[in-house]
Amino acid sequence: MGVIGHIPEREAPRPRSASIWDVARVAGVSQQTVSRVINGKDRVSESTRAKVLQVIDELDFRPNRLAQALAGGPIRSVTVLTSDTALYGAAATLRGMEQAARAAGFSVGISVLERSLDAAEAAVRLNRSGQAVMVIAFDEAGVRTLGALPPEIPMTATIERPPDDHADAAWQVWLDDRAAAAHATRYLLSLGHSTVHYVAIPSSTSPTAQRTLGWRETLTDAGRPVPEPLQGGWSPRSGYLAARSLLADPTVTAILCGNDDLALGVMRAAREAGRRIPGDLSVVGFDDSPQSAYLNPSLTTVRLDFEGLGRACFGLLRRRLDPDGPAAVPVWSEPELIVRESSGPRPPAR
Amino acid sequence: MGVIGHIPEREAPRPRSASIWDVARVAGVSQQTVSRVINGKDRVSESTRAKVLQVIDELDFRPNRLAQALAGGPIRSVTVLTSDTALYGAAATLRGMEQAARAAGFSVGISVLERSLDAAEAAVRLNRSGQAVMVIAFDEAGVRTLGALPPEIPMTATIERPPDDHADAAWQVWLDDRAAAAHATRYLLSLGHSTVHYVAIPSSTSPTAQRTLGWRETLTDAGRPVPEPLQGGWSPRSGYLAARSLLADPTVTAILCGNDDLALGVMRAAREAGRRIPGDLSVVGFDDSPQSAYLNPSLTTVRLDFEGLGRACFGLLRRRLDPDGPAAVPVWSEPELIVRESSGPRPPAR
DNA sequence: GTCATGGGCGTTATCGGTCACATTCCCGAA
DNA sequence: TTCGGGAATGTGACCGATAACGCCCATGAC
Repeated sequence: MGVIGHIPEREAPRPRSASIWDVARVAGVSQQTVSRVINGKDRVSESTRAKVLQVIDELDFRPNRLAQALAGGPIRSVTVLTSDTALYGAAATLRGMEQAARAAGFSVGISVLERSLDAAEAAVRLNRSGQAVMVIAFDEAGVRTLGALPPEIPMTATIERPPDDHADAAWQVWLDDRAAAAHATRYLLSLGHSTVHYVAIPSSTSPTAQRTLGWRETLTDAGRPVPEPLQGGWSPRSGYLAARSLLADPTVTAILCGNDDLALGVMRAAREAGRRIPGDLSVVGFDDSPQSAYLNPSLTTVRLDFEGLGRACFGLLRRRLDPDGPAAVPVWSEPELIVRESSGPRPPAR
Repeated sequence: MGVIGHIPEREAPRPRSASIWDVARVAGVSQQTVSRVINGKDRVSESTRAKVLQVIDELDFRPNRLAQALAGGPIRSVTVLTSDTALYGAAATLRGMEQAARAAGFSVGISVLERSLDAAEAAVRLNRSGQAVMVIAFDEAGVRTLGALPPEIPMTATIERPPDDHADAAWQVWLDDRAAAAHATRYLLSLGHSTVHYVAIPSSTSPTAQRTLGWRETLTDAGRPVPEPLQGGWSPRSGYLAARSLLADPTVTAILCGNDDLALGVMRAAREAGRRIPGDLSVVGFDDSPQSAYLNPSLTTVRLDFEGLGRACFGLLRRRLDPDGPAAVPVWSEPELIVRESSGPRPPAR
């Protein structure tokens, strides 16, 4: 006692960066006006705006995303729900999404869907924290997530197969897998193969998976026998395993694969079975991964514009979040067959 | 006029999920007490805690991350800074990070470092929004980012090369690339090759890149000539280009590559040059990507535990954020040479 | 019996914004 | 001259949490 004005040892407050209030004070306006300038929604006089912008620059101010979101501002962050970032298709799609989102000033989160994880839980994790969502729903986990997502949460998705329900379609994008598979199948038939076998990726919407469908239709239309498609996984290993049983049949001369990794496994199995590619067997992949051109033999495959798809998905999301915003028309290129070494004419019957 | 009580057409307030206040009201306590229960820091009587927990469960309440962060709560989100999610090493590391982070209840963001993007800017994007950071600094962009990151922002990193400065090392993890490269080189020498050529990945810290170093040391120690390492990129294509010049020299019988994609390109170039693998030329890769076992020939490579590294990096981050927290000792496995078909004895001199 | 101690819990400020609703100013029309 | 009305700007509540602080009460030592 008697000691007046004792100053407690208090840590120096960590240096906080400028807030909207600092800007307002320095510029001699209210924080609301600063907010107006930032968001550009309301009208502010030209002179005030200039002044505020100048101070913002001087103070190196940038609005705190958290506070904005908390206060109910416009959504500026997306979480991508995907199941496996190691797969080429998903990785490339993610890259396209991230690229577009960042360009638009969005921050992007990522959350991996695991088998063990209830899809609904994934949605809940988003935690109403003012986040939008993009789902990469090429596989079953993705599709299930799509179904479990509460309708009020703003979302778009990349999917494998066009939805039956037209209403949903508005917020989903897809590549024309069906036409692509049909194209690849026709190509193989044109080489003289009597039919084409198919090693499928796990289908998100079997048995009507688009790639399977395109393949089947083409064979049917051409009056060829339609062999039972083999169910593969995503990895080279599963392609390898699937092909081993398939190759027991010597009449198999052409195999279409659901992705390039499967094709890689198939080609290895073929080698081990003593089949030469493309001499005895033609193999066609799907996706045109970066490696496919350098494989031995290099892989004939269907190039898909996953990055473009990802960008488009984000474009759609923006429109959903802000219908009046700039209507950037999402553009992505059509699937394209890239012919390389792994496919060739049907071997002469012996 | 005369119209009293006109009720404006107002949208139904969007259904908000329970807040800490709702819980408090129902449980008959103050929100601060609820906060205490959530965070478990302060003491609350057992009966009160039970009551609150019950209400939390009933109302399906979960704390709003945004609000927590804004209010200065503990950090519960990380942003991963990486340069290319399509590369196997980075993708696998990211997966490990995401996995560990999610298990710990953290949300994970991702931000891709692009060439055009100033690394410092990347840091600023984090925007003091209560985010921690993990940097995947295998390449130059990553290392530059590391340097540009303000010291006050909590961060850990996976790096290629142990830092000179011991102080920094505390928050960084790395694989023993040097020993791994040495091992692979020794292996090739043991097969009888007179020396080993090296196609390098872009080095984040050349000329002392660890893989290069391990390779060079081994050759020097063995008294073998040390050829000039070839600078490659990350892609199969760059391996292909690098190898084309290298293969002009017929004395080259063993090539070590900085990653599996480079090796893929090298193998193709070798084929085109009429060199048989492993008959005329041995090729060893790095990383053990999922494809490497299925290539033709399958690739001898060094398996690196990127996922474990990613998990360890997150473990380190947690300790940095909360030194008193559970000290999970990060564990990841040592590099391991996987011998496959692409390497063999030195061809007899002709 | 008094007082120091510490556990349990409520009150209030604060984080950095946004939104709905005033308020002020200025101009033209009645 | 007065009043309506739109443009420009300010005010206060609020978003959903955490942190500092203070109050109340039970306990035990002197």
